[in-house]
Amino acid sequence: MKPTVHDIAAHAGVSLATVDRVLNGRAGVRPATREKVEAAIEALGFVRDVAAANLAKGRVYSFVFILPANDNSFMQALRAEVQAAAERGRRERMSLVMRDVPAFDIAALVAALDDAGRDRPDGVAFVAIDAPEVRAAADRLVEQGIAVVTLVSDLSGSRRVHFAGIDNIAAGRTAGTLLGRFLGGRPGPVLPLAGSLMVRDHRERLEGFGSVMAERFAARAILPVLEGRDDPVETGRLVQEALLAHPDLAGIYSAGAGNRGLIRALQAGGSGVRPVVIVHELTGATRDALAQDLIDGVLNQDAGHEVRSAIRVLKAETDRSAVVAAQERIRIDIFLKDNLP
Amino acid sequence: MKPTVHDIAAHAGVSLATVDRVLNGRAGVRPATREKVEAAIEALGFVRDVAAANLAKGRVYSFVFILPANDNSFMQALRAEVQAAAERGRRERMSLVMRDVPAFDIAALVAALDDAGRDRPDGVAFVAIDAPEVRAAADRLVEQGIAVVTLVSDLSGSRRVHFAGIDNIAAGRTAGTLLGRFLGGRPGPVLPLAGSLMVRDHRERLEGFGSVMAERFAARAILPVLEGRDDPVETGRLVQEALLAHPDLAGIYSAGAGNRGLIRALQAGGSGVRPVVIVHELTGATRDALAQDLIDGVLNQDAGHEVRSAIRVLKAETDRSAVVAAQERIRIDIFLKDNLP
DNA sequence: GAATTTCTGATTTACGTACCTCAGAACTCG
DNA sequence: CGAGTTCTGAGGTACGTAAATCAGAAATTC
Repeated sequence: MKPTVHDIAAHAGVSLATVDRVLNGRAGVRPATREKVEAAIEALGFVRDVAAANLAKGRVYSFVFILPANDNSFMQALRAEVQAAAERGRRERMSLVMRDVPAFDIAALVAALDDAGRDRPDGVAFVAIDAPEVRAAADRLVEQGIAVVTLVSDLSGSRRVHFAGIDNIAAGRTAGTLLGRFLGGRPGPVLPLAGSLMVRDHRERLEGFGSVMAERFAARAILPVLEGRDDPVETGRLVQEALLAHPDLAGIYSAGAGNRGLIRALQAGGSGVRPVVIVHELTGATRDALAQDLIDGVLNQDAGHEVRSAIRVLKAETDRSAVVAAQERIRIDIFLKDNLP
Repeated sequence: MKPTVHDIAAHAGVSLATVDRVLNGRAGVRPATREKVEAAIEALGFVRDVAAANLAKGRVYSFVFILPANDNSFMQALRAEVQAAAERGRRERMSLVMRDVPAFDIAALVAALDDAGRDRPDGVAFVAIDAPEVRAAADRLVEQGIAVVTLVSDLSGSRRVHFAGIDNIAAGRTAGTLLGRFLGGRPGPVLPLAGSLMVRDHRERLEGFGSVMAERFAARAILPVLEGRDDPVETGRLVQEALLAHPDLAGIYSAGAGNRGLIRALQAGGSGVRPVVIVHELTGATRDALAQDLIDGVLNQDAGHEVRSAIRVLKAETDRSAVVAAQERIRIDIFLKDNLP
């Protein structure tokens, strides 16, 4: 059977207490004795039973998730996933607390981070706003020995251990390639849409999109970016105007939210051949639009995967154990009509 | 703090033994008493600590993985992932045994399944061959109360609890859409390649591919399927011949393995515009080819995800607990040059 | 109403590790 | 060589749950 600490003690000819000292790096063991114990561990292939260890330690993992109080589909999904993970976590000695902060509010986020640190949790995950004050607040947590993970949106130059989110530049590039290639020789300009250029995700996506268009589809005209504030109504209005102003509009890349408005405008779009459309985030609306051939592709980040990944990383960090790197790389999911889940 | 069985006993005014009987569905509790205990569980929000429970039970999860002794990149990756999972599993009271069987050998697979059952493990995962004998062997395991999961390749009509693999028809359809749209108006026929049409995965992919081409790109000529036996040399030869025979060849869809040969043939392909190429499985070779613009897209199934998913499902099944359905859906990863990991 | 059966409570041990105390052995230093 | 320090062994308790035993209470049967 699987060897236990008792077996190690017997094999090394020392007592349980000494084995324990070696295993947990405590002082009071002569080098020669330490080596004997380590040899026994090696020989028997002992591995510590983490469940028993955590039980003995009385350890309860405590993590805080700080999420913006946005009401778009993606943030709703994210909150639901945190909720579900909290539920499951209870049976595994994990306490997950979710805190809402006003969206795009730097001061509120900083306050929430400092506040979270006061309870001395094992880890904190949060959707970052890329600002120096936030970076400083995150680093204060790290200073206290609290593991910090950014979620969905990263915080450059900070001491967070991990970013559970997609590479938005790569996502923009992917969207550019898909759109450019789907267009083929079809003439006409392309319209980029964003929620706001103040948001780092959207900016990065458009940056990637722009560079691919310049590199590989240089002949294609790119219209100025329109900002729909992630609002369906506003986005719909902007798209409707663009369709009127550019009857030959060949493609649309929507890097932000508010896609319900875009889809409505496309439906109302009328008689001609509709533009090729690539959007972000698989929601009820974008899923239906894809199934009905109203749009051509959806790039998606899996909220569930991001939340579970953040938790795994925080847990590994508190245990000082390793993660499976490949598992924690958040993929850019590409959905066409044919591979909808 | 988190309530324990002791708290339940105190709150319900019964003994620990009675709480235990209720919790574990044992007999010997009057309905009225049972309700009192259940009310206390509800009131205190008690959830069982699985780690402590498994420790007390002395439970060790024992799973057997049966994999074909194929030496292509994908199977090698799969074996490596099982190996890595076995290593990690040791610290979590899990024993993972990996068994090799000759590839495409129904009798050997049946023997391996029966053999695995003899040790009475908690679960078995295997790469299925879709044959009645295999189905019967799998059902025999289920009959013994062993959880059965198919990996990569499914077993229709069997009593396996889960299939950890991708939907190959959807993958083929996705490949078809990508290829058809990337081709745009470019004239010329398309060549489908497979390892063997006897293999269910490849057959399904080509089926999906064919139906999309017929539905959405009906004008495009499809050449007869070539079978390269998943062998780089043979595949290379076939592609080279096809390139000579069809100088206007516009596209290639490779549903099987042996893509190193395909890539070599493309490199040697010479002067003209190369065909649009979509292949399966992200390996060193296909990754490089994508980065160097020798091919246009790679559809991939993540071996690591499949193995971890199979383990999670087997574990949940032995615990009779629930899985996170979304987490166990294996995605069809689409890689372009722009979103390579 | 006695005998039997079924239920219930109290108590104990076990799982594998962590961590504590205490006593005694083995060293080190002056 | 004695005093001090550093190591080591022995033994225990604890974590939260499972599961066993045994005795007593309640219900059922004759």
